[in-house]
Amino acid sequence: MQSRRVTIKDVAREAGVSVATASEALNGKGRVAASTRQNVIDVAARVGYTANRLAKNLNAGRTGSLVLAVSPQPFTAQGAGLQPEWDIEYYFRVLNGASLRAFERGFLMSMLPTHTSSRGFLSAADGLVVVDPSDDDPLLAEAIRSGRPCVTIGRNSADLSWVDNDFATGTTSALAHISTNGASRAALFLSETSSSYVRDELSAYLDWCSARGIEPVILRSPGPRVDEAEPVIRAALASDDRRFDSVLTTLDTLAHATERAAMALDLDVPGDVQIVSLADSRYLDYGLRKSITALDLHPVRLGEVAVDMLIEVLEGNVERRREVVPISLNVRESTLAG
Amino acid sequence: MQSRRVTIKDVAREAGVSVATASEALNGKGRVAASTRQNVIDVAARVGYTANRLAKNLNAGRTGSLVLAVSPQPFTAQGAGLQPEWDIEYYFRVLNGASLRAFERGFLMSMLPTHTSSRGFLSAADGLVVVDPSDDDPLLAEAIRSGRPCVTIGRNSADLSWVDNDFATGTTSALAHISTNGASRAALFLSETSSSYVRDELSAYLDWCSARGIEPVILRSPGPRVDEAEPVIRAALASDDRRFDSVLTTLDTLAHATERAAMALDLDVPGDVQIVSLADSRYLDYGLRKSITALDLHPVRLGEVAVDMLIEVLEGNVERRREVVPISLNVRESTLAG
DNA sequence: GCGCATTGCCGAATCGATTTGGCAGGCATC
DNA sequence: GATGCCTGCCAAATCGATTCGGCAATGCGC
Repeated sequence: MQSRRVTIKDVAREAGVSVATASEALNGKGRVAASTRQNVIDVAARVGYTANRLAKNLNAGRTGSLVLAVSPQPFTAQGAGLQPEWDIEYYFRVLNGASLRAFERGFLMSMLPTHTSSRGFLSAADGLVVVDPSDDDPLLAEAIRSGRPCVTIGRNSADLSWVDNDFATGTTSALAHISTNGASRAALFLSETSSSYVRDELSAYLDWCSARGIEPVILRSPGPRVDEAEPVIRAALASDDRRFDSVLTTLDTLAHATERAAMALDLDVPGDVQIVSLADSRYLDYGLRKSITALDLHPVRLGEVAVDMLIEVLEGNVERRREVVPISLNVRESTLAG
Repeated sequence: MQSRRVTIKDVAREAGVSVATASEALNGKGRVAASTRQNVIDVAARVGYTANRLAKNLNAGRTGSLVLAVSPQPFTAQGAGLQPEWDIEYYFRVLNGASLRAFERGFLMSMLPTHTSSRGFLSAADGLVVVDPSDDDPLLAEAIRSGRPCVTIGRNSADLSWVDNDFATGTTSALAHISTNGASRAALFLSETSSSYVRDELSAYLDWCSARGIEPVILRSPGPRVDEAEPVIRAALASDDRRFDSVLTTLDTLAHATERAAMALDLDVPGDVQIVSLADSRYLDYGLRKSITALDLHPVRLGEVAVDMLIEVLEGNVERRREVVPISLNVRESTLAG
C-alpha cells in the first residue's frame, strides 16, 4: 500500500509552476527568479521529492551504473558463483571504497566477473574499473574496442587512465626498514610476474641489490596459494648455503607460507629470518607466532580515486589521467629487532 | 568516436515494421505473425541490438537495481571508506553470488553500507538484501516502513522473507563429528549473541549437552577480533580443571585465536584439544600448525537464493518466503584422530 | 513614447523502451 | 451478402525527468 512516488509533476503543481520551471529551479539551470526557485526547493523538500535516477539518466543518455571487475583469475567460475581464492580482502576493500564514492556521486557500482558474457555487461554500464588488469583481459579489450570509458587499478599495456600505488618506493622503503634491523640480504618471493605491481616490485628490488652490489635472490612459487608456496620457501630456507636473511613477498599468502615454513624448520622470526609482505591483510596482524610487517596499499583509497577518475573521463572533462596513491608500512613483529 | 547505440527504432526500420511490432516481437507479447517475429529477431541479432535497461525500467516503474547491505558493525566508517574488520570473506562470497545472479536476471546489484543516509539510498533501488540483520538496523527499518521489498540472510525479529543456513543441524553434525574422534565434551566459544546464527548454534549446543547430561561450557570473547579473543581462550585452556576437550567457535577469528592459544600453551591440536569453526574461511585451510575443520555455509548460494527470493517478492509473485541452505562440514586436521 | 534587450516562465520535444486501443482485411457463419 | 470475429499490425500515450525555443512583461536608453 505504498503511496505512489513523488514526481516532479507533483512538485510543479504544488508550487504553482510548470514542470520545466520546477526542473530548472531544482537544477540551478535556466533563468528562474530567486524567489520562485526558493519556493520550488521548499516545496520539493516538504513533499519529499527525489529525482528518479532512471529518467534523469535516460535523458542524459547514460545508465548511471558503473562496473568493477577483477582481472586476475582468483575468480574462477565454480558452481554457480565466483570463488575468489586469494586477495579477497584487498579486492573487497577496493570495492568498498569504489561503491561508496560512486554512490556519493550519483552512480551505483556493481561488481561483476571479467568472464561475464561481455555484451549485456558493457551495455549495462557507463564505465568500467578493472583491478590488476591483465593484458589479455577479454572484457577490458571489449571495453576499449567499443570506446567505453575505462580506468584500471594497476597498469597494463593499453593506454588507459589508471590509478596505482608507488610500488617502487614502497618496496624500497621495506628494504630500507629491514636493513636498519640488520637484514642486509633480502630475497624476493613472488608467484607470477604478469601484474604491473609485481614487475614494479621486482625492478625496485633489483635496483636496490645492484646499487649495493648484492646478488639478488628470486624465489618463485608455482601459484599464489599457501600450499603451493610453502614447499618452495621451505626448501630455500633449509638450504645449506642460504644467501638471504629476510624475505619480501608479493602476496600475503606467500608471507603466510614463509612463516609456516620458518616455524616448521624451527627458525625464529625475526631472529633467523625477517618477513615483509608487500601487501597487507587482516591475517598478517595475527600471523602464526608473530605478526607480519606489511605494506598498506590503501585499497579503499584506490577504489575511491578510480571512481573519481572514471566519472571525470565519462563526463569528458579529461582524456586520460594517472594518479599515484602513496603506500605506508605497517611495522609488526616479523621485522622488529630484539 | 563510438557509433550511436542501436535502438529499437533501428531494428524496426530495418525490419520494415513499426516500433510497437518490433517490441512485441522481441518480447513475445501481443499478436505478431510468426514470420514477422522471426524476421525481427533476426534483424535485431544482426544489428546487435540490446534493449536499454533504463528505458525498460522507467516504463516498468522500477530502477533495475538491487542493494546488498551488511548489518553488523564490522563496517565502521573510518576515513573515507568502509573498513570491514572481520567476516570479510564470507560477505564477499555472498556478494559474489548475489551480484552474478542479479545480473543474470536483469538487475544490477550494488553493495552499500547500512549507515548510508537512507533517503537517496532506498529510492535508488527496487529492493534490499540485508546480511545478518540486527534488530535495530536503521536502513532495514526504513525499508520496512516504506514498504520496499526486503530479504534477509539470517533472521531478525521482523516478519520478512529470509534465507538462512540450518545452523542447528550444522552445529549438531560438528558435535557428532568430533565425538566420533573421542571428544566428548565440547566448549562453545562465541563473541556476541545478537545474530540469529549465534543463537541457533547456542541452542543446538545446549540441546546436545542436555541430551547427554553434559554440563555446557560457554566461553565468551569481548569482541570478534583475534587479539580480543585470544586471552579468553588461553585462560580457559590453561585452567587447572579444564572441563572441555574441544572447542566450537562461532567465527573463524575465534578458531584462529584458539589455535594460537593452544600453540602458546604447547597443547597439541587435535591431540589435546580439537577445534571446529562454525564458519569456514580460506585461512582455516592453512591454520597455524594444523588446518582447521569448519562448517561450509555456502555463502555464494546464500547470495543467489536471496536474490531469487527478492526478485520474486518485488514481482509480486509471493508475499513472503523462507528458504534454508544446507551446511556441509569440511573436515581438516584439527579434528583428525591420529 | 518607440524600439530593443533582458527577464521569467512555460509548452513541447526528447531519451528508448512498453502497452493500449483501434484500424483494416480475411475468413467463417447464417 | 451482410454480420461478426480473428489476426496482424501500428499510432499514440506513457514512464519521469531535461532542455530548447519562444512568448510576454518589464526595464532601459535616447
